[in-house]
Formats: sequence, structure tokens, C-alpha cells
Amino acid sequence: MNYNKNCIIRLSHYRNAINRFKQLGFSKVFSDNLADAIGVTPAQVRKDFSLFKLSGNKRGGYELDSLKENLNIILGKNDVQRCVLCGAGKLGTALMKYKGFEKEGIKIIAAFDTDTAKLDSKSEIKVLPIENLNDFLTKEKVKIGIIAVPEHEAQPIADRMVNSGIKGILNFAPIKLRCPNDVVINNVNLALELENVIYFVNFNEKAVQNGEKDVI
Amino acid sequence: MNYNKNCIIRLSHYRNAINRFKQLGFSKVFSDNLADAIGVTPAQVRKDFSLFKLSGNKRGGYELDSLKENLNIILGKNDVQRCVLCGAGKLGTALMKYKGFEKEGIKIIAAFDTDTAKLDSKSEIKVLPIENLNDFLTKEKVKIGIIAVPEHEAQPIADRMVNSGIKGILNFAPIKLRCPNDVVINNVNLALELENVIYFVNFNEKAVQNGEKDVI
DNA sequence: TAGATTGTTAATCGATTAACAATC
DNA sequence: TAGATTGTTAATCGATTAACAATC
Repeated sequence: MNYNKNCIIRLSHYRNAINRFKQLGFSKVFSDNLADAIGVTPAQVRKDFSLFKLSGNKRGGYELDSLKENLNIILGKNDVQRCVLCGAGKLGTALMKYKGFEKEGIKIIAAFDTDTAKLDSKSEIKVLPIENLNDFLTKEKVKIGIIAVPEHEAQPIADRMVNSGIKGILNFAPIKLRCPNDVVINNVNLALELENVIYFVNFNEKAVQNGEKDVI
Repeated sequence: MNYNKNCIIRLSHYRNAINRFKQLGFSKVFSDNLADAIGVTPAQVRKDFSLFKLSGNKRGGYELDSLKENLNIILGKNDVQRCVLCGAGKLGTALMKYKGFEKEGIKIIAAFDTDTAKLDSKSEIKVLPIENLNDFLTKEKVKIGIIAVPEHEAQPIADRMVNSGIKGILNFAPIKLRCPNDVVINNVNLALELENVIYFVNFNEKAVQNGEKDVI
């Protein structure tokens, strides 16, 4: 196993780009095209593809259709992927309504919250009491959970999830979760992302003021 | 300039951890503590701090108060950072209401949308017609923009932003934006993050089925 | 065929980690 | 003082890129 997280993320990017190329009427692409579309070097594309035995034709490039199908298999995009959401606050609600998940074959099959005011068993995605979480997960055999609860509730929620069979978590709480290391965790910290943009903008501005050239 | 994006992201993590240590009543920490809190090695902590001239006391660790203050300066957390949002759909609306930004001193001062049905000049954060974007940006001298519009509108919106002085973009559209390279871009692709979790969960599951040990 | 592109190996690059002298 | 921790240098590690033989 010689591929890392960044490599897998690039596969997803390739897949998105491939769909766009198909929409434009292309039937094949060169490593050059894909590289340009996602912002990497052509060598990177060929290396990644080679790692996953995605092969093309010397001189003929890569067939979009077979590439797409193989990437779908690798990335598990041929099945609808079910997940649950904990936290039906501002962010959680937006995630429930977010079209981007559906478009990518991801389905939030239920949400959970501690706040009884947020519960709603009539909505498209039911919002259930957190007490039901464990039974629900055990019964539905869900493997993927999304955490969109306040910082101090995140760890206990993660513990509950893991205890009921969750093997992967997308965590929006700005804290490092402690989980067994067979549990996959991806963190999304929106404020941090913006903070990071701000840092580099300020940094570049200062560099310009100082008359430095070639700021990137 | 010897520090990269990951390093800056760690600085933000250190800062968050430091605040938590302070809340717990600590007045100083060792590289060990911080490393553990954010999930890196102690050597990494000392290396990062050394890069930014954040110094401690041999044997005495690091003073939380001065560390916090210095990180605030480095990360620009002593000023309120203003930004604008384009796209007042599901995600955009959630971002407007999201408490996490406010908590981190980030203020969305206005939102813009093409859809007249979404406009609202009475709400706390006004939602204005996209036609007003350029004038607004020029007048308010905003440097940071958030893009939460559909995929195909993202590039034109980015172009408008850049033409009116935006120097940093947080992009939620699942596409690579083409901008002058003095413009900082961070991408957040929610579906991709989840897709990535799903990939590794499925991968681990297969590995277990195949009887492989020590899966991480 | 000549020219262009893949697939893969070797070289490079940069980030992380280990190690340890300095020192509180 | 003895012991522990920082700060920094050198070693390691891994990912990216360059280069080029294979070949369509």
C-alpha cells in the first residue's frame, strides 16, 4: 500500500475533472489535460494512475469512460453511501440540506441532537434524540458519522459513535478527537481555513510593503 | 521564509490548544503537552516555535500568556477580519449564521447573490444583488471573500472579486479556481472530505476481510 | 516512419523527526 | 547539583518531479 491521503484526494479531483471533460464532449484525455485541470504536474497524474493500475495508451492518452468507471469503483461511487449526522444546529441543518452530498451519492439517513427543540421526526431527514443514536447505528449498521456539535460535546459524541460501530468520522468541531486508530477521522475547521487565508493575505501585503518581489 | 501552509495551520491549532490549557488553569506548557493536544511530535512543536521565534525556558516550558499573545499577533487575531460572502444558498446562509467565525474574530460584512428571491437588506448580514459587489468591495476595501455559489458560477465570481481587490478566497465550489498567483485560495470541498473518509473506511474493511493485520 | 505520450525508475526536494549540546 | 527541557543541527523519510525507454 503505497498511496496516501493526498493521492486519494487527487483521485477524487481527477474524477470530477473527468466528468467535466465528458460534458464537454471529450472521449479521451492526456495526463497533461488532467494535470492542468486539477493543478498538478503531468508526472503526478501518471504516477497516481500507475499506482492504481489505471492505464492509458501510449500516444493515445486515457479513455474517459473506462477511467471514470475505474475511479468510481476505487472510490466507492457506485453505491449510495449512508451516514448519520450529530448536531442539528446551524451547520448541521445546512449539511442536511446541502445538495453537494446527494450529488455525490452520499445520503444522511438521520440526524441526532440533544436539544429537544431541534427534534423533528417529520422532516425529510429525521432529527432524533441523541439517546436513540446507539440503537439506530447498531440497527442500521452505519459506518460513517458527521459531527457538527459544539466543541465540548464532540469527544463524547465521537465515543458514542465509535462504540456503536462507526468507522469513519467527518468532524467539524475544532478539536482533536481521540479515537481507536482503526477509525478514520477527517477534520473540517471552517474558521481555521479562513484564518489561514487571512494569514497569507496579510503576509503577502506586508511583503509587498517591504518591497519584496516574487511573492507567492 | 521557511514556513509552509501546514506550519501555519499548526500555529492555529497550538493557539486553540493554548486557550484550552488556560481555561484549565495552566500557566505554562511543555512542548510535550502541546504536541499531545494537537497530535504531532514534541520536536515539531519546538521546530515550529523556533521558526517564529516563540521561545520558552529550558526546563521551564512555555508561558501560556506570552505564547498566546505572540500567536495572536502572528495570526492577525487582534483585529477583526472582515470578509464578504458570495452565494446565499443553503451553505451560504449557514455560513452567515455560523458562530464559529464570530468566535474567531471573523466578520462577514455582506453577502451577495444573483437570485433576487434571496436578497434581504433587512437581515443582520445584508444580502445584496451581485451587481453591487464590485462597488461594495472597492468602497469597503475588503480583502477576503468566501465563495459558496454553484460550480459553474464560481470562476466568474472569483474573477469579479479579484478585479475589485480581493486577495484571499475561501472557495466551497468543487472546482479549481484560476486566479493571479498573488491571490491566496483555500478550498473546502465537503463532499470530497466525506468521500475520502468513505474510501478509507471501505479500504480498512477490505483489509480486515483479507486478514491483513495492523491496518491504520 | 516520425512524433508524441505513457509508465516507471532514479533524482530531487522539502518536511518531519531524532539526537544532543546548552542551560535553567 | 542532578535532572529535565529547550533550541537547533543533522539524519531520515516520503512525496513529487524529471527523465527517458518503451511503444503506439
